[in-house]
Amino acid sequence: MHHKTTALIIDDEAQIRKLLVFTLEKQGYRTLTADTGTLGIEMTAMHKPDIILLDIGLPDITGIDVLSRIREWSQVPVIILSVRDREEEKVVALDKGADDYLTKPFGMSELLARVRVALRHQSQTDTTSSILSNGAIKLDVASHLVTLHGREIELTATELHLLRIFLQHPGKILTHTFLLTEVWGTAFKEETQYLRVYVGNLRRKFEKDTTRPTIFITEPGIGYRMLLLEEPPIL
Amino acid sequence: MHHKTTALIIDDEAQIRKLLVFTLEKQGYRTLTADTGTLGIEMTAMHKPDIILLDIGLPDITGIDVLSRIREWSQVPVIILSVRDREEEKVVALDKGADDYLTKPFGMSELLARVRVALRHQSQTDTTSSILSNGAIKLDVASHLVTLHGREIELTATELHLLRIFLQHPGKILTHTFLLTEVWGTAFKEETQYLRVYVGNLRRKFEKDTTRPTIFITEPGIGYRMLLLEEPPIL
DNA sequence: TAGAGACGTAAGAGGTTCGTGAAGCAGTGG
DNA sequence: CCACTGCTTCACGAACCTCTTACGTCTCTA
Repeated sequence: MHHKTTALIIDDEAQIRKLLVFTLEKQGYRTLTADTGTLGIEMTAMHKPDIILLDIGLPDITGIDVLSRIREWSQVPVIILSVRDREEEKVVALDKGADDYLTKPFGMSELLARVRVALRHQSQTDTTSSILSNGAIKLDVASHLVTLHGREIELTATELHLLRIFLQHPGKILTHTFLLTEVWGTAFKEETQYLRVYVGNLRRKFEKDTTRPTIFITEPGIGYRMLLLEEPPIL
Repeated sequence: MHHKTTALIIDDEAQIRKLLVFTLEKQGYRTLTADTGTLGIEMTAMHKPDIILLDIGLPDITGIDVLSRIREWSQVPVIILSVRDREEEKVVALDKGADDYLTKPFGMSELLARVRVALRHQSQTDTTSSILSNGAIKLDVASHLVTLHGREIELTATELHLLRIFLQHPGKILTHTFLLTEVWGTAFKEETQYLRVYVGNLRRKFEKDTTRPTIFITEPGIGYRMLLLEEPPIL
């Protein structure tokens, strides 16, 4: 993957947006901005930012609603920004899934520190170590490079995503619903046909005999499982 | 198996400690207290609390030092409490591994909300897959894997579902109606023949001698029962 | 010991789920 | 505008599971 860490700023005040964009980009983050809640939700779905800075007072829908909508399908860290210092509002926001809550005016260095904390939590949650492997199959997450016995395998974006999910849970049975929500999003959790096609693709590229799979096992009525594989002999 | 969530309060002011203990215990947390940094570090090692509330101004060593020492070996969530609102100090604390930073005076409901946020992060990090077990039979609910004496047993979706119900009520007599309702739904509560077939399947896969079952016992006219089994010897 | 009711087991029909090849469709770059 | 790639959708045979039926066994009671 290595793209820059991307921050989405959802705030209706142009001044604040500018300040945040300037500050974050100076630190090397990529930034996206949205001036309404609806747009913010769309951009979250579209661009999958690594962190969201969300103003609670928006023109169309409240920041809390934006947060709730996003939390239906994403665990991206969200830091709430607010002009009001109302404790009750803080509690609601934090319990709705916000990761932090900052009251304006706040210092930029504190904001950056809290962004780092949120991203740190996230990276602990993601098992995003730079190389995932299971036996002879290795995936370098940063460079998108996949190898089988050291030979490179060409994968499309979706195949790669699916493989990554399997590699993050080696040996475990992953349900249809789980795989579909992880790779395609919660709206696709019924589309088991996608899995048939893409697990098929992975088998075609990794299995010796696709008719009798030894890596990607079907668990009928439940889901699929990537077996724990032997480490290849070190030559 | 569920022990209460334990909070360790490291603060030298008795008043604050009392207030925090009172508030947290009212919410159902277990609390521990330490009035010096050194003691706090010891208690962290000894009692492995689930979260730490750490005052930054301590008599012996600074809260930052306490944090650094703890972070050498533990990822327990730490929320810093401080009387000072110095931004620079916040940044240092957060970058040293603190999960949040609250400036006194703060509201108790905000504190509790931030404790919940910290614990939520932690529970996402832990990959504690819940395991149901009875003797040598183990079911990892998340990964749907079943083992008997460590060897994996292949189960169909229905068999798995039925086994889960048994494991959730070990040793208890479960009526036909109850089992049928749980696994097949209330519309099937008369279909006791299903149970004969599927309990038979489980016996075939788990019992040594299916003609004299020692695990899945028939309670004639009532239902079935999964006996409490001996823990397997630790080798 | 006979009979009735409940239970266990085997086997097959039927239906659901799977795998796979191929056809639409959308986006990209020449 | 066309060729190319990859995602989605469709169609159909194969594989598998669930449900059903049939029948034998066990247990309790008279």
